Amino acid sequence: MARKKEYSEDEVLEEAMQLFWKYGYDSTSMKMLEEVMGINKFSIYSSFGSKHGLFVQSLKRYKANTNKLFDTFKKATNGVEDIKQFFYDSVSANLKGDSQKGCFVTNTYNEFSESEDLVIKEQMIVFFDNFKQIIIEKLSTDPSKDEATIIKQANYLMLAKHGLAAAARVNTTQEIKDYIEITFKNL
Amino acid sequence: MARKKEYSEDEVLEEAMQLFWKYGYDSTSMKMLEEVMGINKFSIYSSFGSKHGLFVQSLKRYKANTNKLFDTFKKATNGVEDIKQFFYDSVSANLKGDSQKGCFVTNTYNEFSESEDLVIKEQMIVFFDNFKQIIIEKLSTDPSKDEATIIKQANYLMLAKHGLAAAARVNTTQEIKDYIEITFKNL
DNA sequence: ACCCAATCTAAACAATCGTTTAGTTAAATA
DNA sequence: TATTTAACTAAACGATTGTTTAGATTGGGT
Repeated sequence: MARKKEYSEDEVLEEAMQLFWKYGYDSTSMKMLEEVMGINKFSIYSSFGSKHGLFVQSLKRYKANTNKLFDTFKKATNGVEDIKQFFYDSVSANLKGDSQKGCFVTNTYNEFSESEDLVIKEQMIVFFDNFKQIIIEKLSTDPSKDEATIIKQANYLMLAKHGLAAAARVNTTQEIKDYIEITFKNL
Repeated sequence: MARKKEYSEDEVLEEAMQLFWKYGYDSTSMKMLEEVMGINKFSIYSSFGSKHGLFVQSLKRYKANTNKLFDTFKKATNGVEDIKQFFYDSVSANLKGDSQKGCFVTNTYNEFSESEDLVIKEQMIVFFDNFKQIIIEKLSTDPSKDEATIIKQANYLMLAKHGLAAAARVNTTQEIKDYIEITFKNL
């Protein structure tokens, strides 16, 4: 064996994720990453392969973090009310920390919408399909909704999530709360 | 006097706007702009000053184009129904052309949310404040709504517009239509 | 026909991008 | 303790970024 790493890959990845989350992929330079991660370019490449690889792993880390949220969301048994609660939980999770960075996945989704980066686009598709599937299941617990209604309302909520993500970047907590309340009045 | 320009500034600005609209500011390079505008870098700089200047003028052009939409929106007299109609009109306006580019202002808003570019941020603020003001006026024509309700609903619709803009980039016309219908269900 | 001034082409600018490479340092094993 | 091997520092890589400059070309006015 040989020399030990002087940093924790887990810790520096967290810092990288925070930076990507705030500024997006393009606007985050290797120089900035070096600073917040506290390690050299060489170390970044040896640990994560490339800037692109680091971004992908940051996305996966974010998704892993939100998986806890997802799990309690899935296990709940109050139908539509669970979705509403999940919206609230997402907001307060994303409001942690100093700045209002919104939702990392939605930010990435916006940045890469016209890109041809299939690796990242695939991640987006999986994430949103996952989310939509759960929403459909929750809506389906209401026997008064037929299939057509469920699909419409699911599409509605998917887009509402985009509005919510935009809100989380600029609006006040009260405004966000108002938005969620009205959103679910329409169901 | 001397030599004449071989291009129309109006026409090349239109092409630039379309490109910025599709790819955003950062991902659009001078090289790409040269190609779609059909003129040399030198000509771009002599006509528009800089890449940043060209972007700002593209934004202004977009806003000028949507001003027609805004005018009929303002002049209408059906309250909330006008807002709904404006949502529909915005979507079909942005669906013109080949690709789904969404709303140029919202795209820019997303890209620059963590930026310190005050020139562009100012443009965003003016645009959205303008929009919000009209929405408030429209909502105020309903005597059954009190002021608190109006503000809540205005905030709601502002964020709904963000969802709509996201939708315009990927969703089908039917999905967008469903979204708008549900959005206005209880207003 | 000449001259002036503005527009063109095309090359070069410095700065930054992400990435790689050479050389030094340090820790674990034998 | 000597050797080995991986992690470190730091410089340089070629490519591309937005921007500028030098020189050829064109057209209108005296």
